[in-house]
Amino acid sequence: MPVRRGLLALLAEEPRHGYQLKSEFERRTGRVWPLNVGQVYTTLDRLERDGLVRPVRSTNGDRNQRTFAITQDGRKEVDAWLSASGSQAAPPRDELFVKVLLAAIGDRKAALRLIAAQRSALLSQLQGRRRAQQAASDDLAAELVHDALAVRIEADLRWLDHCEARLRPKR
Amino acid sequence: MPVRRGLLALLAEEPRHGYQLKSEFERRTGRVWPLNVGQVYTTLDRLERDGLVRPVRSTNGDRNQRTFAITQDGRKEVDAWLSASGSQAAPPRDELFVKVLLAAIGDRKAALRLIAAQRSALLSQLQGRRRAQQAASDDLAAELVHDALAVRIEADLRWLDHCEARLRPKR
DNA sequence: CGACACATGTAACACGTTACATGATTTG
DNA sequence: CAAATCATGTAACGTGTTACATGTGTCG
Repeated sequence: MPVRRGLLALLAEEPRHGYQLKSEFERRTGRVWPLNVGQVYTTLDRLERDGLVRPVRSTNGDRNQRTFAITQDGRKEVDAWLSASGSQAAPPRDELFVKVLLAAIGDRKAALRLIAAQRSALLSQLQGRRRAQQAASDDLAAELVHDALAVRIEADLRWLDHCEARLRPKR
Repeated sequence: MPVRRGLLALLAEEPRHGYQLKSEFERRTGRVWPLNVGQVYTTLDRLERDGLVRPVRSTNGDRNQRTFAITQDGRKEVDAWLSASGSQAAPPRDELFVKVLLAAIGDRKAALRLIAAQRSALLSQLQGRRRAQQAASDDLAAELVHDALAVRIEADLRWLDHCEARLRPKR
């Protein structure tokens, strides 16, 4: 529930209203994670239902803004989330993993073909990524996001190499 | 929708019934992805609704097994999925990324603290991972899964290093 | 004025997840 | 026989996603 918690983390900084949350969230995620505003409002409703945020009178004249502030419970949640380990040994519920694994334990030849195809796809993605990265060299958020993606693609490539080596007949 | 597609991929190999799908899926994912059987049946219903699978008479006496086979449309879907690029430039909708990014663009000091904490958590995860990996050295699936997780953790660590370097004041 | 950003919301849906209920078959 | 495995299903929920509707304020 990265959206829900992300919004809560933003509210831990200061009270905000829905539209602000959307803008801020998108700004900080380098504009690669467009958020439908509607989702923000429903998420806010759920957070309020769970007692993690509460509506407050907007300080400067409530035109038609519903401003929300985090509660104590909410702050506890955020702290717990932030100090929790990244994915805490959570297995990779990931498309690439499922694809390769299901094939690998089934038909080895098909698996090797699949791995080759995925590798070339990832390589071309990586190149496109590098170009986009240079273009956005003035935006810290975008830069970090692009780098995260690049690093992850490289990891996937390494994993594919390992799988291939492990599946090769000669052994 | 990795489960849905995973099950469909298994049916692309040969017709199976629900319980078989569950067992096979878990076996091939190294038993790190326990699947509630109920989910398999609801997923099968949705696949049937979408015309990607169809029920068939189980060849050897239908005791009370509902066997499903993949349809032509289903096969098309699987092929498209398997040949699609891993995450096709999809931005990382990931807990760690959200955590670090939201903090990084906000409070740099807090972000640096967060990064340090996450790094040590990931490092200890990595060590536990290595131990578990040796234990399961006879199970190909488990081995590949564990390796995937290790590689991914290393990638996250590298990304954290990069973020830290980028956020450090002296520059 | 018209377009665009700001601002709020509703409705519907897809997936994944868990809990729960039920029965047949095998095996110690 | 009792317990475990095999086998099928229902109900309910949470989150994320999209589409759609509505209205205000601002700026060229």
